[in-house]
Amino acid sequence: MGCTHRAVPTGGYSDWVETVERLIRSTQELLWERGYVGTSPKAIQQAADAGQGSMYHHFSGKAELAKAAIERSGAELRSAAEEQFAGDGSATERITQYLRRDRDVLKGCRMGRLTSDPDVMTDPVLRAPVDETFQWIRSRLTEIIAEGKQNKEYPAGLDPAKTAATIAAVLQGGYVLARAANSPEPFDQAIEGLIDLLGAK
Amino acid sequence: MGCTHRAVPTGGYSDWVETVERLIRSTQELLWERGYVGTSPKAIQQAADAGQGSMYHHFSGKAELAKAAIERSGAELRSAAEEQFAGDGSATERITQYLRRDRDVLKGCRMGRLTSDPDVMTDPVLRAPVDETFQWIRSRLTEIIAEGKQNKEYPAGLDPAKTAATIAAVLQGGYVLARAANSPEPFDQAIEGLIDLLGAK
DNA sequence: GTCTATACCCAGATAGAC
DNA sequence: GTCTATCTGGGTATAGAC
Repeated sequence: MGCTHRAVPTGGYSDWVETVERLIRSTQELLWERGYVGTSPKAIQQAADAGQGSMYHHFSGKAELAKAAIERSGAELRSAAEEQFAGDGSATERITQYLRRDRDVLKGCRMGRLTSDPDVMTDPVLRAPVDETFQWIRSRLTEIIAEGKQNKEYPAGLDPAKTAATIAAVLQGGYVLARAANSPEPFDQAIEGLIDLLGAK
Repeated sequence: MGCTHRAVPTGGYSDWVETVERLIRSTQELLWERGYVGTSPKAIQQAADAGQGSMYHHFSGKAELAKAAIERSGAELRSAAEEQFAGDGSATERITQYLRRDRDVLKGCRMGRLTSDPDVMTDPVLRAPVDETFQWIRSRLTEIIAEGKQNKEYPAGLDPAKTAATIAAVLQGGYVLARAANSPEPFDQAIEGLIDLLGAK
């Protein structure tokens, strides 16, 4: 991978996009929908419109491909979150924007769903990018809450790290509730309930 | 199933426990660890120490067995939660006890993990007990919070349904964060952060 | 009720031709 | 780089004997 050095455009797995790129994107998508155990090399090949030999030429197998896909998804998630985190509003505003960001709730979280995949959690190489992504989100939220405390947005007694974990958990748990209910409603309720708790001070 | 009518004891899949019972319990355990797609009939048979023919005699197949196992797990979860919910403390005390209950955090939630199983979410029969379990938990929490409001434990502005969703979400999301980190710490942080937010009023 | 045999297809990968 | 052939094993179930 990375053998060729052309720039890669976004949007669609158009024919001319390199095979490696299509393989990674397809794997990302399938991991999201079906998880690691539920995703077969054959399914990846079909989604990527690549042959058996092609896939095994670029990747040693399913695990290596999954590693690339999970790392890619982690980078994308961080970058999407940073869009809200790096805004210029108050801490409360930025956190609220992050929480209320438009999301495909019923699809769930690409990273979060991997935590219920035994083969991913068992393999340190596959778990690492999942771990790092959530560590990053929590530490980023911790920083923002600490800022908010300095600006007197939050009470002095508020623990930034704990609160950050709570916020991250509400998002992940919100997805779970929404999928169970097959409706985004519980997700929205959980988010708004949290925003109220954070704002009520 | 239920063909015989002897009482069934708890604890261990002892030899004399009926085959059906061992099959259901083994399936519960495997669904928890590996999910639906990751669990094969053969694995169930081995865990239950039952033969191929035996399993297919009692159940039409994997799906029917999973249905029984998920329903059983749902009943157990509700019953475990009701132990805290039905206590005689204040609303805050009962919710705190529920949140701080001893849990095998790194195993995650048996119900919650099923929401990332595409074959479970797709099949209405399998999703129903998952849905009902979370609906029940949320509505039970809603009731308790409403009680708490009447007793002036919570501010009049607090929305019981939203807050209940937030609480349920923190638990589910806490599991996700803990498994990603391979440590119970983020779970504990998320829980304590929530308790602070609920108590700070 | 439980056993063994059988069946068919898929998972995951390797080998060597082109 | 990509293709097709091939391989071993497992998933999921049915059939019929005991």
